[in-house]
Amino acid sequence: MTQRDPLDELNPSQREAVTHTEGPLLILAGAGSGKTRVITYRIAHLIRQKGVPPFEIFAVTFTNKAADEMKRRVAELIGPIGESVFVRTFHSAAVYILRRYGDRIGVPRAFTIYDAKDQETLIKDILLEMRLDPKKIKPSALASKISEIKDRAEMIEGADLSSLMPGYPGLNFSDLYREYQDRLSRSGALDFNDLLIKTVVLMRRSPESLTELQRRWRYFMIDEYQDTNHAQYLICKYLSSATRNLCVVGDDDQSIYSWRGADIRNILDFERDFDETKVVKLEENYRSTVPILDAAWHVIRNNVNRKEKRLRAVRGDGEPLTWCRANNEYGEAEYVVSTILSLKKKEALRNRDFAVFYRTNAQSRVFEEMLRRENIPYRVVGGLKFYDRKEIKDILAYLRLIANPADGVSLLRIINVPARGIGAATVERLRDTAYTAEITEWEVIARGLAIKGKVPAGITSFKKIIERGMAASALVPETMKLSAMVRELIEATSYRENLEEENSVESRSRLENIEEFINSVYEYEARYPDAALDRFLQEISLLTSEESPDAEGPDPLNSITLMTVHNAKGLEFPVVFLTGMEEGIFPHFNSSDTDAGIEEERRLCYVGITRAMDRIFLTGAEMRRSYSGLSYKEPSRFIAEIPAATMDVREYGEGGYSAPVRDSLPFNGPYPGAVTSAVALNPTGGNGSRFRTREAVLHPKYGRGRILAIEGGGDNVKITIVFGNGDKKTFLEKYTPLQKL
DNA sequence: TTGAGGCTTTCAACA
DNA sequence: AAAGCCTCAA
Repeated sequence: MTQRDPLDELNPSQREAVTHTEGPLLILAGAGSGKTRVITYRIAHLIRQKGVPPFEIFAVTFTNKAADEMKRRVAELIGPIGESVFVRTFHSAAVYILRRYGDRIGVPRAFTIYDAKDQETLIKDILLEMRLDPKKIKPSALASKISEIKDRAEMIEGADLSSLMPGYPGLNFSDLYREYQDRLSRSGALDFNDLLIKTVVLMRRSPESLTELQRRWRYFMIDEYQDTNHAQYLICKYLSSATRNLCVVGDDDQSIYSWRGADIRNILDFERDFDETKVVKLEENYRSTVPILDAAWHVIRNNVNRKEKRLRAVRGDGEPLTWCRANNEYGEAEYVVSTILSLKKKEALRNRDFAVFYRTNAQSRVFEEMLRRENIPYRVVGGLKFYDRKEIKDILAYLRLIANPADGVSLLRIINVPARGIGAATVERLRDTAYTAEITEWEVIARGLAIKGKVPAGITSFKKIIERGMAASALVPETMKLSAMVRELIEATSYRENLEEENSVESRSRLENIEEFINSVYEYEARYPDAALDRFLQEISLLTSEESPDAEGPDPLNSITLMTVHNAKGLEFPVVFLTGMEEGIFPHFNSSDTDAGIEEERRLCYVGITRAMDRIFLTGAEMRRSYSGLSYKEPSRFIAEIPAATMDVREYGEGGYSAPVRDSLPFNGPYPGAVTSAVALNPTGGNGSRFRTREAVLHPKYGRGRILAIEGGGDNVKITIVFGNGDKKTFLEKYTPLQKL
């Protein structure tokens, strides 16, 4: 059988990276330099040419989705055997390791993973116990402080911890930290940082576990190495120390997660750290046209703290960049949408070819509104995860409590959901009882201990529900399927019945989400026939919104993509809109006071620009409304860093809200296509409202109704609606997502 | 003591 | 828009 050698499809440096299989290897891979291809080919090469069994290869990617994609591509090269390569994210690899060996360092097998929200709940709880006001000291700030400390090398290496503990007026941070860790451990829970830290601890305290792991994996590949933190660095180091076959891939210009503890020194010092490191640079860019790469370079070269390098464009010249400053955020969105419409008309582009990037999730709203108005399908990546929705979190809390009865955060979440007559006072006494007896809340309930002299009826029925769930889950997977158990539990809670009774637009959508959740359990079961509850819960808590059940909109292949620049890492699109290019937004206000902060924002901007294959539109607004009010915005400094001569500059002034529409023409640049599409857009009417009286509308919560009156103006348009049942209600237009019927 | 409804506040990026 | 806090009726 003759087959083309895959190596023929690579350039010399790519080939070098693929064939250098033994010993430490550092691949400095610029944006668009065929990095993923190198990694997949290298895995294929190890298996096919070097005879390495696939299960001996350990690869880390940034998201679970990227991991699946990598497996798929390897399988494409060498057949289904490629599926057995171990490809995961760091966090999911840590879960894998801790499930097997965690008990050796006191991590229970069915540990619960606390996400940022759970962390906050727990901290708020601790603050209340300490008689501190969570309104004065924000739990979210404390949670991120705790994460920040845990990410630091000093935390793991045990240097002077007290220096890390910040001062808060009226709060001893060390006490809080200790209590937080104590509560996690008593709840059998780990936060995201702990997943990594405990894995390091395991490798240090249990050499025999490390030896077993080293026997299992012999080749290691780490993608996005510039974004690893200290714990991740140590995991790489320990795992690879037996064979020294550690290959890391990264680009210091694309380091954008220092706020999550990423330490750029990991990549900068790699050569010094690992003896006899082979370094391969991939500097040929196959993705973007010359103007795009030029602009990206002109931005990133302003960073002092970087290795000097410049990508070579393999593709030729292309369209110039466009910089458009609109009057406000609505104008910006109109410009983006009208440009998409006109480009689609002119060229054979599909919706999936377009991406709109923004710095903060909150910016997506206006784009969504505009795309919906124009009936253009879109999908929002990131933002609220499916598993973050209230009804799903409730069901998950039940499941988590069943899998791990020590999980206090989950218990307190659902003890009275749906309402069963257990109020704040009862909960308070339950906790007192537990605290005094030094047992968990669940134990108090399970043992039927008296709360305020008797056992309240609500507590008894709660106990029955959980016990019914526990009994069912004990049968999983041998005699009962996971999905059947989940159904049984939902049945026991009467969660569905309660929503059915409510019978609102909102409750119907919640019911649909619960259906969708059950479907996702079926899917999981199909993939892992011996699916058990604890493992299912651990895996879904690591999923991103992209990987959640309903991430796919009406037709994912035919949708425009909306996402933050952070989420865009590793992706590419023919047409990119990099929006909100304003001082205070991008670079973000909170990063603007230090050089390091600005340099990271600049790298983020570089990442955004280099996602574009053929065209990029940079946009911004002159005025923008945020929660703090209306404010004037200077163009981002990054715009000034791109040579003006290489950009097509224009203004857009049609965007309608209260701000006065500027005198300038909608388009003062020579971009003919965009004008035609203005027809499709429907600027707001006289008082700034997009509605008229007597018009039929759909309210997300109250359903169909008819507009009775529109009062006020500017951003304070009030709309009064009569609903089908005769109810009259008034809403502020800016906060109410009314749909025309 | 509970639960519903209204008023206020909040938004930086993520596994 | 959504969550949290507060108030008030039952």
